[in-house]
Amino acid sequence: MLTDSYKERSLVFKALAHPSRLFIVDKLTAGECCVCEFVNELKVDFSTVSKHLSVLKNAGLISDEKRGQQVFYRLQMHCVGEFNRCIDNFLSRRGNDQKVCLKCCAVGETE
Amino acid sequence: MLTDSYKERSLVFKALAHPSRLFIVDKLTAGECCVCEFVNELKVDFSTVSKHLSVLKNAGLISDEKRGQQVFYRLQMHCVGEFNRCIDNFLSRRGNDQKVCLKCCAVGETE
DNA sequence: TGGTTATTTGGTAAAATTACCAAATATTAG
DNA sequence: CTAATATTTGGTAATTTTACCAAATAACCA
Repeated sequence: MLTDSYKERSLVFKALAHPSRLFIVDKLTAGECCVCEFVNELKVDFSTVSKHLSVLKNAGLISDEKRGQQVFYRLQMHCVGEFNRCIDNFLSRRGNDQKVCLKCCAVGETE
Repeated sequence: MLTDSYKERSLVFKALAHPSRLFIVDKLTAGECCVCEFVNELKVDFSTVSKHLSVLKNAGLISDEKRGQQVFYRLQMHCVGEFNRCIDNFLSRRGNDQKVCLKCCAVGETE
């Protein structure tokens, strides 16, 4: 049955389901960053970045700490990096040799 | 910078960002299932399940095979199981002191 | 004190997602 | 062939997400 734990888990995936937020998470695997760093690199509005960060924070993926005028964000769920590598491997494997690889991995690729 | 690979990766997370689809993926880790099995357990419309399955399939997470009148689905990205366990651990570890409010996670809201 | 910098919050319109219904398709049974 | 079963597709309304702007807040500096 569809328990609440699926809903909770889906919040984590929802939080990660945006290119900008994946970029943020990737960057945080190398260490903490302040908000302005994301703004500079993502080239979107400060408020947009702030809202992306709050989505990640509400899902528990990152935490924040204010130091002076700046707010620094830090990764909390470290296993996401491993899954990201898995996805990238999966996607590139499929990208290089799409049909064949899918057939060697399993049966019945339609479409 | 925000490359296309982030967008591609986000499609995988988007595909997983729904309780019903997480349920489907979980069930498929135990082996292939036909569509009607999901319909029975999720208690939603056949068409709804079918669309959830097509989202997962388009993201490359699952594959399908028609046998007779039935269509059987099978998990393709197996590492998702490991990440799910990581999330569940993370959530339950945090659950003791800091409960996540399921309703508080919309964009733009803070704790 | 007032001004500047860093960030968050509120509002809003456009875009995406969701779930249902009805209809279409495909396979098997009679 | 026609009917029945299993699934997908198209349409649609309700909900959610997104990105921007403007305004609010908070910390620091002159």
